[in-house]
Amino acid sequence: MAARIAKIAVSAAPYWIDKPYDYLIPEELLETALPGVRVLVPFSRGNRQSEGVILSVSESSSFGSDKLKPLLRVLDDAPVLSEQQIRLALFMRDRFFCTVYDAVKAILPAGLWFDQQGQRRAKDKMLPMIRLAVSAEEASAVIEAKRRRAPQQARILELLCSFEALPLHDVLSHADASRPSVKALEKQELVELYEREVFRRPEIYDDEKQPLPVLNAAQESVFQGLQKLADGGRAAAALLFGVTGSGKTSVYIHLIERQLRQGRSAILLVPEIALTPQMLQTFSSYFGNEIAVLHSSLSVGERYDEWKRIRSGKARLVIGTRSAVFAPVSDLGLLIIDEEQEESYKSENSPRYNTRDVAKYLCARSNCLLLLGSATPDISSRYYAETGRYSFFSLPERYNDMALPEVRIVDMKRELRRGNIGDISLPLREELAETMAHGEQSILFINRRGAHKLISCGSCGFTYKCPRCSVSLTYHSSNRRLICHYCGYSQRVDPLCPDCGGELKYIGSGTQYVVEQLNELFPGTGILRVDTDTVAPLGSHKQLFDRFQNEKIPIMVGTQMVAKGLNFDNVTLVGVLSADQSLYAGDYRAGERTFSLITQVVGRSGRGTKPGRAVIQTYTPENQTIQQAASQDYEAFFRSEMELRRLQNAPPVCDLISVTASGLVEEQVLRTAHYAADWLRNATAGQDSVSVMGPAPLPVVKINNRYRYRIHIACTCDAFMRRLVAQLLSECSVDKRFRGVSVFADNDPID
DNA sequence: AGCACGCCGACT
DNA sequence: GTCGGCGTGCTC
Repeated sequence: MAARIAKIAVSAAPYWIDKPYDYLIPEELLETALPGVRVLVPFSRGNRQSEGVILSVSESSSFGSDKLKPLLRVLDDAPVLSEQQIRLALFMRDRFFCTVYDAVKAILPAGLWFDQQGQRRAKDKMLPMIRLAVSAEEASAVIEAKRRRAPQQARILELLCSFEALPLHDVLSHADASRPSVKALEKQELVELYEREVFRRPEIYDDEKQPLPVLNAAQESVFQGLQKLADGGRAAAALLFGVTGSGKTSVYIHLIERQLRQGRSAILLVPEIALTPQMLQTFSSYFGNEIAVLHSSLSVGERYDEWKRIRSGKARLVIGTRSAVFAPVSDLGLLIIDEEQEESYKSENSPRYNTRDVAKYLCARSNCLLLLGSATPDISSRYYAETGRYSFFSLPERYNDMALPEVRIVDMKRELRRGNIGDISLPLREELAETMAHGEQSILFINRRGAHKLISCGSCGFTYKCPRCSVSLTYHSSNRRLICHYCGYSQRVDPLCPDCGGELKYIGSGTQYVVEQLNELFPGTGILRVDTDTVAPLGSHKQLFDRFQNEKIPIMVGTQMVAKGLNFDNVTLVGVLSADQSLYAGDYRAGERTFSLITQVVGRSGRGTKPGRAVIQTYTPENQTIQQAASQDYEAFFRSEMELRRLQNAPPVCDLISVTASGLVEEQVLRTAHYAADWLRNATAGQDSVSVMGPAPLPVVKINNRYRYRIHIACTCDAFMRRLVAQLLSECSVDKRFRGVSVFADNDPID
């Protein structure tokens, strides 16, 4: 008898009733209704239409086959999911507490949906741009002539003289000009309009590939070791520890090249911030057209095109951010996660997957090597390398024997006692002066979350709060409005304090304030500010960084953005203004985050031929993490952090699962959370290895009017625990006492 | 009787 | 989550 029943993951099924549903395959669809195709099915009492995906096809149903409904329509000509991807979706449901269909949506590119349902295909993300059509000299020559009769045109030209090319939209708003003046300039052939892809693919040098980079002895031996694992034909995982500048990338390139030559595919995952055009340029010079790039800034169409190139086998090296782990490669031979400790590898919304777990699953399935690379590995990864779960390789030396920067820790308490209440300590001030005297450059890093502008009342202290979230509103100069960082709520600023009628003060952002102090200390010195305010009008930091490099601006001040990945030859001094900021807040990962951040910042110094120096300012100079970061001693940090984790019973000593309740009524949310905690304590009573903590409010308790309370479970996240949590989620959703409160779980959450 | 509203519960 | 079923209770 022919197969007639399809097991289908249905989109309309919420988590607690999600399971494969059986549907009859009508005679005329027998040919096309195959595993991996999406279908339309009737669901629930009203038989409303729902999308679904066929997981398998069989001849019998354990459900009464007389009660089966027939599926309505097949949406794909051919399967969009491979057998392996179907298994991956099922794995994700079990591991990440999401529905199978949620997992499918994460696995498939968004473009697939737009395309198939005959809706409007997402347009390519082209950005209207404007640039000078003449040289800057010629342009500046006409500015003065235009100043009186065409001031808008003059301002536009002025802007373009210093920036060469800019998004049209930003030029209009910044020069306070209108479109006709641009048209006029265009007609005079002074400027030209064109379009640019927001995220450019690198130039492809297809026929002139570079020879592979030459490996030094240390790199060669690491490469040989890893290559042996990759060739072993068995699933393997390895951690490659390599300080910044030790040349991990060259090892990656050699490993990838081997896989491609053997006809297999490779995936290289990088954190969002690391996927720069320069980085892609490097890889394309070795692998040319064989690269496909997957990145969240690609338009839906571009992503879809890259997805198709991968699936057809035209591109066998995938470079991308976390979702690129789902790239439909065939015959995966190597999966690399670079800077594997980065938190951007964890998805924050459903499915709350952890890229590393998905990668492990895939590598286990395709018997290939998973390579985790980092200068400051995740404590858990380093621990697994120690216990033998991962092989361990290291590249301890900086390439070309560049010396690590000389680091000075400055006690800010002492600075206070000396009467220095500013953000720049005396030692840092001296170092800055000396650096400038040598014609070299400095980067100052502000480790401050929410380095945004606030507004408060000078007389009563009133501040604007978001009506929907438990946070203050921040001021954005671009549109002169107050905006909530979490829900997007925005409002106008009142002329006077709405509470007492007093005068409202603008509390400058951290960066702005620091720049002011620097201006007082070093009058007339060029200072470049890099934060959301200065970057937003340009669209990316690249232009600011280019100016910093080309114009040799003495000091750059910035937030997180300046911390990662960029090399400036002439930078010999790096200052961390507030090393403590991230240390005493947040979850058990705070120390790890701080260590990684400081290490990265310090690594910015002395990338060229000149030796570098770093100054770390802190109120707790005795703090071990800060001292270890200062001496770039990862191993010492790992040892002491492990001791701490053992004491705290935190990962990797155990696993962590969180259960979060959220809803509009705080009391209901709290009641649900307490019920869940009690339920869990009850269900795991007598198991010493499980401890249930909380409920506790999240750091920001209310977002978009929804209150959020969380329970943490320290346990071994085995099948038993996962089943228990799944059961709890169903229980809370079904229980009418908890109506209006939603509950979800997260395996290995980050706060 | 006729219908608006709210709660319940099932989903192949 | 979503929708139909069915009870309650109000109105003509």
